[in-house]
Amino acid sequence: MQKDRSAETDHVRRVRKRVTSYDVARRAGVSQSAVSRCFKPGASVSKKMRAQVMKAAIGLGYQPNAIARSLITRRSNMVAVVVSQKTALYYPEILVEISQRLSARGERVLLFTLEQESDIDLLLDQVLQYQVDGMIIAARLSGEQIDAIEDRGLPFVFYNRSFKDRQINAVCCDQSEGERWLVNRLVGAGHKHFGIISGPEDSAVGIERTQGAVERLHEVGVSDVDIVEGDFSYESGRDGLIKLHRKKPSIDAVICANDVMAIGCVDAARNELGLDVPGRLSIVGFDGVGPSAWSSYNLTTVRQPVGRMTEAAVSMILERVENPELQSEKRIFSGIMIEGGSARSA
Amino acid sequence: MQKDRSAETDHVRRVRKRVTSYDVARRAGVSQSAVSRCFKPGASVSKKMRAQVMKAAIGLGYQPNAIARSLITRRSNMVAVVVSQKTALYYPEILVEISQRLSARGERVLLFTLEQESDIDLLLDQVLQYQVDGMIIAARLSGEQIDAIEDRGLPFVFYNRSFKDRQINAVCCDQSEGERWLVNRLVGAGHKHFGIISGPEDSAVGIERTQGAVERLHEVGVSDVDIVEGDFSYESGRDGLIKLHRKKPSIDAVICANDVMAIGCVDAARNELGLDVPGRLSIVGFDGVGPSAWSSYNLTTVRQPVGRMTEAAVSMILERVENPELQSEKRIFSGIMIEGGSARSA
DNA sequence: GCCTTTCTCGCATTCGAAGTCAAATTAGCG
DNA sequence: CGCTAATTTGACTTCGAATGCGAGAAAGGC
Repeated sequence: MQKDRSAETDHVRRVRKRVTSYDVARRAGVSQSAVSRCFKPGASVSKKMRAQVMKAAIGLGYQPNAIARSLITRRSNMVAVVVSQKTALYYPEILVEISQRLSARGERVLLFTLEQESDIDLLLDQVLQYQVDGMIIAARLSGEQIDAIEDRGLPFVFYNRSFKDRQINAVCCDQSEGERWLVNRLVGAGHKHFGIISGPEDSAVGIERTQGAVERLHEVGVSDVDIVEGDFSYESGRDGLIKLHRKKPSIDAVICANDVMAIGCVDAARNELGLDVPGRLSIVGFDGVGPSAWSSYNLTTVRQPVGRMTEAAVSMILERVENPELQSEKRIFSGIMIEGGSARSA
Repeated sequence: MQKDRSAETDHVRRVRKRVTSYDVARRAGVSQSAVSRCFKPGASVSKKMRAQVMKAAIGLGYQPNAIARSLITRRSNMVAVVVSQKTALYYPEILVEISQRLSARGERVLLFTLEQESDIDLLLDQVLQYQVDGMIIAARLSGEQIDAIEDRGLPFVFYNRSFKDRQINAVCCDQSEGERWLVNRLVGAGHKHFGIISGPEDSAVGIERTQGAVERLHEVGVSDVDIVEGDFSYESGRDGLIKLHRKKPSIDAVICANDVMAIGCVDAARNELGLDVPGRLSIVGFDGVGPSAWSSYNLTTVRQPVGRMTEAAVSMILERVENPELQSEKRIFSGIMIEGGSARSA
């Protein structure tokens, strides 16, 4: 029958009833409960029964229905991952990493992407409907929205956003610290005239980075600092540098709130303004994305330890799925300074 | 009660029973069926009833349980998206696009990532267990594996891989055509000594691209063609050019099977071999990824129409979820020639 | 006002697996 | 071999929403 591939059986195949544990039970001459037990690791089944059932199951091509299982066990084995469009674009690998780590622990990623901030409420309703076991959130949420999730008793972890005024689960990279390292590096090389291309004003990460840099510059007594706002895109890095340079041509060090803008900045310096990097202008970024290491850029930057961060997010969420009483926790990772060659040496 | 946020109610909140349609029914003084109908668009309910039920539902914070619904309707509203690690890295935006387009039509992405080819069978079992409505596959599958999916009667669409010898749903970009355009462009500029950096030998897309280029070169009478194998990574583009140049220094045009390798190639030419691009060496890529447009590279390439392709994949899969009898179909899109500046002009 | 037709609504069942509990089987041991 | 203890097994119920069907209510027609 498996070999017959005529149009007719083709059709029959399509509309054919799914095979359930009852079908397997009937074929094996046992009860449905027995079949269920055979698929549960560590259940009390004799090996004779197991063999019998497995034979029938394989014969019928039976796979347990995860939906039905979820209904009764109240565990869907799905974790919602919520990403805003931008986040997704700059850290593609994060999604894949999270998915792989979760699936290694028997959970799947149900993906929720956010086009506009305003869609969040609808999206949260959706997340709740799907009865996910937990959420990993890499998007901006308001206080009330967080309240709404907490009220549902759904475990969640924020990825790269933390809230100083809230006890909340989060894994982050220490943006401020990394930015201070970069400033030290630039100041150590003798730079005195700084430009900063910040992230968009609604980005928590962007704000932390820029604030970290500004604070440190202030501490070491640098007061010549100009800031223009970017949106994390290549174009905004390029335009940002042009604006800065027009405003104050003496600038010789630019701190960008992420790598992609830093790359735009390097390109603008070299290809539009004719400024040598790092000879005439030092440029630093943040993130350590793939292209930052390409030899045309070779950015001086701080890399986020993505592997450790995703692992932390995954374990935090799963620990809380198992035990919702766990205290909330923030795990903050230090970045990794990448020397690169886009900043002048001392 | 909502205002009380002490540790005690916190605990109570966590273990509290979920609110079901029965709870809503009881509060509204109606039957469970009525509640269910109120949440089904187009069902026969009086407006008085609807108002009553909605009030109760909102009061309790009720959201229908999608898992229970799926069980009875036999429709999970989830589409599995299967990506191999590499695919995911080079087309991050694809995943986000697919997710957004699917969610606009009421479906969610359940993500399956593939670390190794060997994991596919386990992964397919998982996909089947979750009772997804369909699959979008951007990974290599063997003939038997495809058979296995077909046997389940699960609709599926391949993204950017097609099988000449099989009637199968697929959306692709016409790799061969694009590659021929690029060759025409290079030959038109007078190039005679070609190098090709291919994709890995197990990549269908890579093979089509390289074959397309080779065929066209042959047609126009170019016989001086050297091929080295790459793996789509920046490093392999860089190393590929170095190998090619060592083997035959007269090469003046390099065709890379994707943009990232082309970028590696440009960097190697300029920063390691000291060859001007496009003055001494023309380099072309394929894909039209973001960095290909960065001014340091400004690649001459063929862009895949990602938006139209993802839209096509999404509609194809959903049409087949609604109507599994539909004929299988291949939708092949032409790429978009991007002139760029990494290839010499005529 | 009475009878027919059309809406609404509730009862009861269904989806498919898991878990409870008691019956049945097997093993253990003198 | 007989009796108790341990292990297997099956009948039945559960999870939460959807739906076919029939009863009751409202609307329509004369």
